[in-house]
This record gives sequence, structure tokens and C-alpha cells, in this order.
Amino acid sequence: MKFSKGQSCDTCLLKCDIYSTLIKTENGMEENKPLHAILKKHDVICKQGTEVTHAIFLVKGSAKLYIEGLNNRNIILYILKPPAYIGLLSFFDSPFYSYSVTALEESEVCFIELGLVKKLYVENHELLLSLNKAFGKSVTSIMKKIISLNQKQIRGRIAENLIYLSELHNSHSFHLGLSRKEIGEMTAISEENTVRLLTEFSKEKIIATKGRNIEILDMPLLKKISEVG
Amino acid sequence: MKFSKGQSCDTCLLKCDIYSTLIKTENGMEENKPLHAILKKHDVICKQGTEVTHAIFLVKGSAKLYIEGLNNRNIILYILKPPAYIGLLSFFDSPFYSYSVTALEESEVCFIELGLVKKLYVENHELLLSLNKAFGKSVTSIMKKIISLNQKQIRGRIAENLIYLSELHNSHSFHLGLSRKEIGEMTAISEENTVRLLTEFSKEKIIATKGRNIEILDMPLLKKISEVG
DNA sequence: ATATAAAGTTGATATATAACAATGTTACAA
DNA sequence: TTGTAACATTGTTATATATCAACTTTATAT
Repeated sequence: MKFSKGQSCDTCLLKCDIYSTLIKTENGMEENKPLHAILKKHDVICKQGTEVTHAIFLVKGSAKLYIEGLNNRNIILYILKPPAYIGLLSFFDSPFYSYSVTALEESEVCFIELGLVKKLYVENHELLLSLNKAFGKSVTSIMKKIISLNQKQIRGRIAENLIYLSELHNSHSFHLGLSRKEIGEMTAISEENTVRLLTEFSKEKIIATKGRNIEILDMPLLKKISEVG
Repeated sequence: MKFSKGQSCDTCLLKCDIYSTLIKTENGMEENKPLHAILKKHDVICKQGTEVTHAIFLVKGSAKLYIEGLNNRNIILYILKPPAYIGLLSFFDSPFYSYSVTALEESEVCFIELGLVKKLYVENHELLLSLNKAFGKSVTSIMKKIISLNQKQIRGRIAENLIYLSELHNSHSFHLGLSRKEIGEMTAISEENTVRLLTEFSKEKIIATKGRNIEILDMPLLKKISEVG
């Protein structure tokens, strides 16, 4: 992880809610410059169990948000793409992260001191409301995940996940930033069965795979498989 | 569900955050009297998929919060006891509930118009912060639940659930407000296996059961079983 | 008090999925 | 360029857990 404090928000293309609040209020931009960091693949952005000290904003790249469970097994809840708040779910409540986030590729994030964020949203409820909104979205997706993991069987889970990834990439044809093992961690399926199911779907001409490149050939069927469970 | 609008917050013993905000600000108490309701067992308090129109506050009794999944199967996430916000998780984000809540016994709730709550927390961030805090707590507990349901096996899940219920009742000996089927819905275990495990634990002198009364005899062992998975 | 439904129980069987093992393939560093 | 580690694949076996079926007990309503 490479930090730099020179970077100015003025040149940032994303303009997060925190930034817009900062310039709206009389809090100077200069003394509150966020910490900018460039991350390599596999770099840990935040770690389950550690203290929440900054709001983190994903500016570039992508990351996986996951809970570290028993026996070194992870469950990936979702993939983050910019613009996304990372500290979000742990933000208001506990001082400790209840999950971890690591970069899936070369990425960039901003660290904004929690003290500043808190100060800002006491002065400005717009910010708190917008943070809340993003927060709520995550909850809805987590509910869906719980149903999926517990009530669908592996074929349905993989199908659902492929649809999710396709929507994330906005295309029926995309490059997985994820290993088979990680696909397994998103669906709570063993690595071996993940592989088996992907080749099964290939044989059935529902998808086409070439290494980590995936193309969805029969989306309606995939949706059906996902819905049946 | 029996409604009454006569009830005044002044006589309420709980004094929720919304009430304290209401009297702190110049919003009159009289014109903003909440809708008070008395519920019977099994009464639905809010229903997954329906519009969120009120903040709901549980004043008396208890309720189960659950997601309605596939094939009429539910997953109970947790039990609510007063004081508790019910609309919470769906509050900020979506206009629709992502879960359902029903009363487990004769209970009382307050319905506070969402418009009023929103107006209040724009005027008063203290309220928003306190709602947020409660919100965050739920998220943490849901994370735990995901791990439990996906990475522990049924013995560990039942053990964990018995500990949870014991803590909820603040006693090693308590009356379940839940059927065996509902215990199964809390742990994602079939009703039959739920029964089997409870009798198993009884035979092993870890618990003692008499109908829906449960006494935990060996808490350390139960904790061990829960941790091992 | 009796009927009927809901809840609880127990055993036998089926099955989805993980775990194990072995091997092939690709990426990457010395 | 070769060696090493991470990733991917395939077949076999083991097992946890659901499902099915039959039965008992307890509530609830007439």
C-alpha cells in the first residue's frame, strides 16, 4: 500500500459525498486533505476485528468484502466497485470492523479521518442521509445473500452468482477478477464443486469459459436455474 | 391488531429516542401523537415486500424478525424485545421492507409516521445518530448469523442458539416463546432434526427440557459445542 | 366432553455436497 | 530456462442433513 497526501480532491473525478460536504461547509479543504493510497492486488484495505479509524472510499479498481469465518474460511458478501464507501457497515455502530476488504486488482482508495466525517455530519445531515442510503442498500443485498446461501442448492447459487457478476461488469462477457476458490467463497461452495459446476454449465452451453473469461450464452436459462434454487 | 390513538407518550415507560427528540424540539406532542397498537400472538407487525410508511417501536412483548425465503421457508434472524426499533433495517434505504416481523406473544407497538421521523432527524442529528447506532448493531449480529448458518454444523448451531436465547432471557432457565419448528427456522435446521438435537442434549445432561421450558445445565460445554462448530 | 388441528417425536431412507486424492496447467521467480 | 508454487480439474468416497412416513401428545374449538 503506497500512501500519498499530496493528491487533491479537486482533481478527483468521483466527488464523493464527503468532498461535496467539505466544500459546502466552511471546513477548509487544505487542512483536511484525505490520505490517498494506491493498492496492489491482494492488499488488505480493512481487516475484520481491527479498529475503525477512517472512512474509506474506493476510487479506482475493485475489492472484495468478506467475513472471515471458522477454520480460515471466508464468505465473500459482494464485490465493491467505485464509487463505494468501504467502512460503511461498521461505520456508525461498533469501533471494530465486522468484515474485511481486500483489493482484487490495482486499486485506489481515500482514507478520511473518522473525526472529520463525524464533525461533518453533525453539521450537515445531508451527508449522514446519503451515507445511510448506501448503508441500507448493503443490508438489502445481504438479506438476499442469506436466502441464497441457505435455501438454494449449489447449481442455483452458482447461476445466481454468474448473473450477479454479469450485472457488475455490465456485460454478458467478462473477465473474472476472481479465482475458482473465490467464486466458491461467494457462493459457499467447495472449490472442487465450483469447478465442476462451471464445466457442467459449459457443456450445457449455458456459458462459455476460457480461463477466467466467462461469457453467458443463455441468460434466460441461467435465470431459471437461479430462481428454481 | 387493535389500534388506539388516545395513548400518550407521557405515560409510556420506555421513552424512545423519537419521543425525547419530539419534546426537545418545538414540534408539539399533541398533533404528533403516535398510533399505539396492541397485538396478539402471530399478528404481523410488518410484512416483507410491503411499503415502509411508519417507524415502528416495540414497547411491550416480543417479536421475531425473519426473512421469507423460498418455498415458504423462513429464516428468523433474531428476536426483538423492547425497547426496539422494528422498521430499522429498511428505514433509510428502500421504501419496502426486506423482512417481516410478527409478534410472539401479546405485544404492544407504536407507529410513528415516517414523515415525522424524517422531519425530526433533519432538525436533530442526535436522533439520526442513535438510530444509526441501533442499525449498526443489527448488522454486526447478522454477520455472525451468516457465519453460523454456513460454517457450523447443526449441533453447533443449536448450541449457539440456546446460548442466544438464554442471554435474551437473562437466565439459564427460560420458557421458549417458540415452537421447535421456529427454533429450526432460527438455525436453518429441519424441524425433525431440531427435536432430535434437543433430546440428544437432554440425554447428555447439557440441558433439561419440559415442553417449551428449557434449562441449561452445562453452559461451558454448550459454549464449547457452539465454538467448535 | 369430544373432535380436530397443531405440535412434537422417532426411525428409516435418500441425497446433496464436502472431503480426499491424484494429476494437469499456468504463472512467475531465480 | 528451469523450478516452484498457485491455480484448476476430475474421479471416488464419506457424511451431514433433509425428507418421508407413521405415530403420540398437547392444545383449541365446538
